[in-house]
Amino acid sequence: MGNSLDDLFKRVLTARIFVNRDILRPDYVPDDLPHRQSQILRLAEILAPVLQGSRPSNIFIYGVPGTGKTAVTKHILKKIGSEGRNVGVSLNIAFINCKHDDTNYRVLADLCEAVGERIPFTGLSTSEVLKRFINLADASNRSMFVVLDEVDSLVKKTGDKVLYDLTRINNQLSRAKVSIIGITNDLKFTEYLDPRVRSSLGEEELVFPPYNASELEDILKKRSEGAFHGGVLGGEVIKLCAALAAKEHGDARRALDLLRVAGEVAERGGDIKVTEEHVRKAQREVEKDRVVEVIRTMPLHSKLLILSLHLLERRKGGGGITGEVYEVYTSVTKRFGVEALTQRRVSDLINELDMLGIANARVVSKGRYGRTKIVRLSISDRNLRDAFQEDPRMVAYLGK
DNA sequence: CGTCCACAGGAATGACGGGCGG
DNA sequence: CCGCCCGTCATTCCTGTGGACG
Repeated sequence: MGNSLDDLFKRVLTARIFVNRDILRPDYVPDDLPHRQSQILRLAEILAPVLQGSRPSNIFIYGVPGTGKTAVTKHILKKIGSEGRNVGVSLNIAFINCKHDDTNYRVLADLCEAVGERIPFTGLSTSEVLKRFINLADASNRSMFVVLDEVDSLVKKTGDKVLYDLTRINNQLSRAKVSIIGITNDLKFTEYLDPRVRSSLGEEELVFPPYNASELEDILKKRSEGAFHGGVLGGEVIKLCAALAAKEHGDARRALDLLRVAGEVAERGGDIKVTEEHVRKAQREVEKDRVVEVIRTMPLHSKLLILSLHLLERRKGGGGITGEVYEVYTSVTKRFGVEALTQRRVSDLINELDMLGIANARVVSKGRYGRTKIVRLSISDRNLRDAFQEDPRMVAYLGK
C-alpha cells in the first residue's frame, strides 16, 4: 500500500500536466468570456447608470445551466465595482445562491450580512430580518446590487414573497437604492410570479443561449492555455470534451469539468499527455461521483425507494408505474422493519429523484386505465452498488 | 361523446428540533 | 428558563385530469 502510494505521489509530481487547474473549476471567473460579448455589453449598459448615482433597472437573466450567466454577472459587477472606486462611488453587492439558500429567511439573512451585520441563522421572524436589512441598507447610503442566482428554485420552494418585498424595498429607502438581478435556469420561470413582481423585476431581460460545440471549443481552448502545460493536450481532446458537453445542452461547466478530470486521470496514471481515452474515463468518473455522492447522503426512505425501483426494474425489465413502485416499496420497508411513508410522500420523493437525475419520471395517461407516472432509474447498476457500499443490507438486495 | 380509472399534486395541518430575546 | 418563530418532514384530505373504452 505504502509503496503504491509513494508511486502515485511520484507520478503526480513528475507528470507535468497542469500549470493551474483552478482555472478549469466552475467558480473561476475568467477575464475573457468568449461568445458572450453581446450579453456583456448589454448588461453593462443596463447597470452602468449606477456610476452616476441613479438606480439601474432590475433584470432577469435567463439561460440553461452552464451558459455563463453567473460568470458574466460576476465579471461585470467586479468591473463596475472597481470603476466605482475610481470615481468615488462605493457599492454594496450581495451575491446569493438561492439553490443553497433556498428560504426567505436565509436570503434576507445573507442580505444583512452583505451590508455588514451577521444574523443568527434561525430564531428571528422573517419580517424582523427584513426590517433590519432595510435599516442597515439605508444607513449605508449606497447603491446596492442584489444578485439572486438560481432564483427559480427559491420561488418554487417558498413562493415570490421575498421578491415582492425586495421590489418594494426602494419605496422604504430614503437614501440607498437597490437593484435586483435575478438569474434563472428556467425559461418559463416568470409564469410562477405574481404579475406585479413580474413587471417590476423584469424591467430588463437578458437571454443567454446555449453554446454550440464550436463555441465550447473556443472556451476550452482559451482556458486550457493557462491551465495546462504546453503540448500536453492530445489533438482531439478539446474537440471531444466540447462535443460531449454540447450533447448535454451546451453546458460549459460540464465541458470544463470533463477537461479538468481528464487531466487528473492522466496525471494519476503518470501519463505525459492527455488523450481521448482519458476524456472518456473522465466522463464516467464525473457521472459516477455525482450519483454516488448524492445517493450516499440521502435519507433512508429515499434509499429504500431507489432500491425498490431497482428491484422492480429487474423483475419486469423496465420502468414501473406509481402503484407498482409503491407496492414494492412497502414490502421493502417491511423487510427492513421500518414504517412505510404514505404514497403522497413517496410521490414527492420520486419527483425529487427525477430532479436530481437519478430517476426518470414522466406522467402518462393510460386512458381508461388511469393517469399515472412511469418511473425508471437512470443510473447504472455499478454506480448504484458503489452508492450503497456502506450499507451491507442494501447491497445484499442488489444480488449477483 | 361522456365516463371513469389511477393516480398527480395542491392545501392545511402537525410533530419536531433549534435559536432567539427577554 | 419561557414563549415565540423558524424550516423540515410527514400525514390527511382533497380536487383535477388525459384519453381509451364503451
